[in-house]
Amino acid sequence: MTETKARRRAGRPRGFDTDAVLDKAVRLFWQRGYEATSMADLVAETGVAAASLYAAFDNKAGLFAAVIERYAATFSVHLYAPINDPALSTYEAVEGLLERAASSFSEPGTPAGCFMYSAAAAVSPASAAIECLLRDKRIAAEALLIERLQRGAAQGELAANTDPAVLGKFINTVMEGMSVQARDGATINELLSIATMALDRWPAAI
Amino acid sequence: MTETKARRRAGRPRGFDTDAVLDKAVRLFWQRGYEATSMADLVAETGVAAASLYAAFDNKAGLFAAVIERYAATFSVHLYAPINDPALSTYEAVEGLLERAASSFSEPGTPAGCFMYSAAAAVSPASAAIECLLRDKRIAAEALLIERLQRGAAQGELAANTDPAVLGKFINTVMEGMSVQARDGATINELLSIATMALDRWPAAI
DNA sequence: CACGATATGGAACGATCGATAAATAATATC
DNA sequence: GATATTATTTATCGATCGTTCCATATCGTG
Repeated sequence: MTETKARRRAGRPRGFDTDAVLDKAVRLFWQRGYEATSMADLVAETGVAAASLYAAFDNKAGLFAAVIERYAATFSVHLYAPINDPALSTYEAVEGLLERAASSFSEPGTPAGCFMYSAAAAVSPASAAIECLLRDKRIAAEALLIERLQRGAAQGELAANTDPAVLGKFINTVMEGMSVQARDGATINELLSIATMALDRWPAAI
Repeated sequence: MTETKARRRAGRPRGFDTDAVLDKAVRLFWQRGYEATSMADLVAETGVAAASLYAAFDNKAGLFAAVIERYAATFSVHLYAPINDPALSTYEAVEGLLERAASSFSEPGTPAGCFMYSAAAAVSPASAAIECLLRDKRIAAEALLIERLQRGAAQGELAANTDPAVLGKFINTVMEGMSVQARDGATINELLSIATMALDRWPAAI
């Protein structure tokens, strides 16, 4: 996250706010996916001319990469906050994660489900690199969850016979499924009841 | 499923096997999704000229609709067989369903995951009808699962405080998540351990 | 104020998209 | 075998795809 100040030489200043443009691009890619979102769509939605978008992000793939980071910095950070909260027990952390998934995946103001899961579910071979970008994010997020569970296991918060890697994969799988459910119109209450059932029979110690 | 024999009038016979063409089209749409699969791709893969495909299926959407039915008649039927097997207990039926999901989603000879979940996860507004076709299939499959659970509940196979609708949505959510996991490279053993953990939540009577 | 540097708006690029027209080939029926 | 009907081949359609060129606009610096 260290960013060299990029000492400006001169020239006309950028006429649009990068983050504001990315926010609008996030919505488009989130809703329609990578392939079904055209540069013309992005120009229409953001009000920024194509040449300016290319000057700022190189190409469509570069714009999408910036969109991924923007989504991660805004939505994902909030979703995964309980995992990084040292005040929460392991169970509370996972409970908070699933509750936030239920609410954010069904949030009326944004497209349903999770951007990371649906924005590039299936793409052409030419866009394989795009699919890989999101896959890496998904795998990294899962690894973060598993690490949290491993810390909990090390502190005796899980039953001795519990494999944190399997439990983490299970929790992550439920979240991914909840995203599909939300896309298909599941309400927040339905998602919460799914989360509750996943948390049922939590392998607590003792 | 009733099909009028479509009494042929005359004319040159079709030069290709419809099901064979659909099988190849299934693979393409399964792997790349609806938007990222072009008619040129389909022509190259099937060896059938574009005009012939249009004569047989009207347009790309019509071909995709036929592909959905072909997938349902081949892969989905096998996946959901345990649900319709009267010899199995409710638990065994769900267990069989998840086991088949684990193996078929990671089957080396086919694209990873489930066609129904990933072939049109996010599409353009112009293709909204396509997305709806698959969503209806997903919802119908979930309803089928819930009906099976309701029958089990009626026969006392579930704990009295269990809501079959919630349990069915949970099982279905895990399956949808398993599809994403398979897409991201999960092995059959990893998927099976996820399924096992989901079944650990099983609300048996007594 | 002049100059270099960067951003913008508008027009346009070649490629590919889904889809079709027209001519020809191959069958069933009479 | 003549005719009606359907399928195939080939070429091509207008629209849209991602991308770029070019002239102009607007800044920091000398």
